[in-house]
Amino acid sequence: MEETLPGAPTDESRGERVVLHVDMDCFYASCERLKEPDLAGEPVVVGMGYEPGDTIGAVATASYEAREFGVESAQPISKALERLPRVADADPDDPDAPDPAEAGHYRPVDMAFYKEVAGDVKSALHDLADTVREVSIDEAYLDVTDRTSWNTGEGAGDAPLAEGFARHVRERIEREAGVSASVGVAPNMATAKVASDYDKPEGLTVVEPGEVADFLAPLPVSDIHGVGPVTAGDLADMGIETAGDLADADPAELEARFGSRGREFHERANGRDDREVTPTGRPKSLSRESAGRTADAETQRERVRALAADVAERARSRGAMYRTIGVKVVCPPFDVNTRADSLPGPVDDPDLVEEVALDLLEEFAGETVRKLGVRVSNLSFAAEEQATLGGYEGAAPASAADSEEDSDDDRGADADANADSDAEANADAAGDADADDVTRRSADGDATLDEWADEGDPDAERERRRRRRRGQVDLGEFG
DNA sequence: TCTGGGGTCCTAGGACCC
DNA sequence: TCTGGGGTCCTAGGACCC
Repeated sequence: MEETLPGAPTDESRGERVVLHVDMDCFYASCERLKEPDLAGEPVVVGMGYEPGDTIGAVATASYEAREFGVESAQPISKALERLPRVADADPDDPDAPDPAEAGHYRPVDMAFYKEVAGDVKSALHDLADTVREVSIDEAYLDVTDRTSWNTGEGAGDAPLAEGFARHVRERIEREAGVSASVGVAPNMATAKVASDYDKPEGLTVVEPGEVADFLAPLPVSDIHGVGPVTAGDLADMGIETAGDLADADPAELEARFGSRGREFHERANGRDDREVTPTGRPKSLSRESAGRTADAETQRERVRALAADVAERARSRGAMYRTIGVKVVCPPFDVNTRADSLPGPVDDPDLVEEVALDLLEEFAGETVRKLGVRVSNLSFAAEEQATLGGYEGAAPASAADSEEDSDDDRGADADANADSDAEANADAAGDADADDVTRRSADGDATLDEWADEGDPDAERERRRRRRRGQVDLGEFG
């Protein structure tokens, strides 16, 4: 048996990547403390949909001090207030008022400020790694294989160089953004993610290549990314409680029960994950929603109009065109309904978002709703598309191909091949209409049989408008 | 526990095409 | 009259994440 020289790679670490998962500690609450340093060490609750003095809304983030009182994220503010009264309501002289020592500071979400802070964090991260994948405002993966290694450093005992690197990452975030993070280091993303969560807050957990399986084994399955309450319950029914149980389970059985996710869970639990850390891609959808119970149709329409305008504006500001417009209608107790409609080509058209959304809402006429949402998807990004359009001056880019992956998604070519088929057929085949067809059909104003047969039937009316829309995209949209 | 808002991915079934 | 297999696209819903 040869002795391992300091700094020499072990058999297990040879060729293994060094992946970091950076997870900000109760990010929104930390940001509030940056704004108001007096909040340091105090219980802080940040609520969304919350206004000062209110009892509505939900907990977005609670500081660790607030969590001691049983305040949890996603909790209704009313519930949080039961467990942790507001400081403003506390009064040492009033025996009925809450004890100030047992009260917390409640603040509404201030996204603009959090984004500023996140920007400082991100620039530090991009400086520290060639590849950064931002998963959310407070979380990112870094591949730092080229910047450090699993080898042990001289005079650093058994610690790999990667540990020092990760410590440096944490320190820089703290210094440059003023907030703390927990960092997980592992040979792959899935394990790094679990590691960053292992010792929050201000944690630093390093899982070396040879230790992955042992590290994961004792953890509950719910610690595995992608295993939520439903899956954890199903796994428990199968006698699988820990990641170790999951790792030892029969992958075929898991696949039979959970489909492709089953195999994935098994891989993750075994500490295997060969996904590359890729830079953050373009969004796939944009949506806006708002809660509020109402049975009044006009109130509902007004809300949908506002949400539609909002979403359309956001899409425009991000340079996104959309081909699918949808609504979400949540009815009591909590029935989530979604409806969507796709257009023949991508558009940037706020009026159309409103029109389609209102149309889709009509199906729920007479219902009481507790929440409404509007969404655009099937996004394409104009600036990038132009380059690929080549000679098609004035032609509709029917392809909503995503620049990164969907190289097989060439509906544009498809539509050209079918351009000579008749208009009715195209009206039904959403993806097939190209610009030529569209203009021809609009000009003809051709009616189909059901257009007069179903006069007065609201469902049929809606269907008619929907069909008309599929032919209503004019060339100006694609300028 | 009467549950806010913004996302992602997967699945299933239907329509349609060749 | 009964009929295949492969493929794409679309909608709707569910689970999950932060």
